[in-house]
Amino acid sequence: MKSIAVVEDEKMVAKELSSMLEKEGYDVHCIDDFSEVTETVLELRPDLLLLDINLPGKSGFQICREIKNKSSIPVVVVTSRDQLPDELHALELGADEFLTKPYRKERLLARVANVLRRYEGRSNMLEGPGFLLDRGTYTLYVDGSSVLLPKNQGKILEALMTELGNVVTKETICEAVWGTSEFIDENALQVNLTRLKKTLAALPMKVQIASERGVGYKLLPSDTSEKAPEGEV
Amino acid sequence: MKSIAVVEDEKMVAKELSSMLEKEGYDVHCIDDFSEVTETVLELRPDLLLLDINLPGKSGFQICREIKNKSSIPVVVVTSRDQLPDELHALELGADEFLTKPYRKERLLARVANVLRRYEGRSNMLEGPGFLLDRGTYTLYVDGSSVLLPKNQGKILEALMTELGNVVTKETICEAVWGTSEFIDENALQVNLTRLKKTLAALPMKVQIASERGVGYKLLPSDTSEKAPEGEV
DNA sequence: TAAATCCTTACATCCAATGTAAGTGGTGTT
DNA sequence: AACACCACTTACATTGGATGTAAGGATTTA
Repeated sequence: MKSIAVVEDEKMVAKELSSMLEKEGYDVHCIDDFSEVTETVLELRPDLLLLDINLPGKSGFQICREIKNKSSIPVVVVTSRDQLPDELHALELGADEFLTKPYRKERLLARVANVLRRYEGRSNMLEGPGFLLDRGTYTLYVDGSSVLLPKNQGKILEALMTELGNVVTKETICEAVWGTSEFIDENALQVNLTRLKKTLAALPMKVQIASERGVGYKLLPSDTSEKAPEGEV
Repeated sequence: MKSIAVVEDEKMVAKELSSMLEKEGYDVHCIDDFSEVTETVLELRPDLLLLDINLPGKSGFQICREIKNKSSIPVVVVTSRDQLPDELHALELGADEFLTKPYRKERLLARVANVLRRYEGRSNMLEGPGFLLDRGTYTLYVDGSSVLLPKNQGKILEALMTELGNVVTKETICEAVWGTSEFIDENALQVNLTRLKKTLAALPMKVQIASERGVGYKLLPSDTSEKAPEGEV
């Protein structure tokens, strides 16, 4: 069953949407704490996000941008203002669909189903900044071309991507690669990491592996040096 | 440069669309023979098809269906009738976007760019009935999961898919696999074909490999028995 | 500077993918 | 029916990429 998260401040509308979608067989979750929408959505990991742009507090655009940056969850934007600039802006930010209220029930459902169909099978794709990783085969898609990663390198990259930007301990990575953390020569991990680095360096990737001495590794945007908070990009 | 095929019977509108898209940097090709739209489009292989639903002769719906069955070209449907049933029908047939005239220039361009962006990177994906094949790594996507084919099996499947339903000679396949048709033990091909058959049989695939005695092989829908109406041979 | 940690390189091993070979089974022709 | 031809299967040897191992160099930290 596909799950849908709904972010809508008018409670009446939210309720209506919710029952409409549930009647269609979706698992609906309405979010009504608008202060941490992004976090909640990332935690829920719904198959789709239905997002009202006009919210109290943080703008829906901002939320859309954050979701799109941090996940591959499809976003359908709805709004009461039928204004072209809003639509263009939303699409630019990566929204997958844009609908204006009042929407016909059938149109909404058709568009939602359409978006979901497009994302079908992409469920085991991990999304990183500018690339996709197929968790089944460790095929890496960058810049319109595809490369097959060796299994170990794939598993390491997968482990790092689940904590994008944060440090992953060596123990965690070992477990992800060899299935257990009973003592495995950390050198083996080291060598595989070096190999992964070399592989990534040969591709037009916008990320880079950084090591945290004594702890583990993390994935970072490649142009940003670790120490220098000088605002370049 | 992305190419777009335009199918629109009102010449004025077609011209306007064409210049608008060209100004945006697309390579536009207007199709004005409406009797063989599908064939023309499949030959042109544009990056996107802009399709008017209201055509003289064959219905745009029919064309949309055919294109979607025989290729993975994204289709944007436009119409002058703003009728919900049309929209639902088009989306059901696999249309990627639906717009009603009169459309704002910016909206059309934004939607077109959005669709093109979605298909980015899918350029080296071969599409078959119910599955996708990545020509770069020979990753096969079926039914929401992915499998990595051995290179030779991948190359053979690729060769067969380019002539979906038609026979491909053994020589052609050999060339596709080993790069040359200087004499290579046909047995090698045979063995690899057997292996591919076994691989496909283990997956929920809707196609099957059939052999044509003395000639070569072809890809067929798996439920169809080989025996054609007696009239031929 | 010394110790800890991280990185690089080279080499040995292993395993999946492939090629080879020999034999079986089916099909069409005379 | 007998034969030739082609398609298929199976088993085994070979190969090459991926991995693990080991040793030594580089870097960071105290």
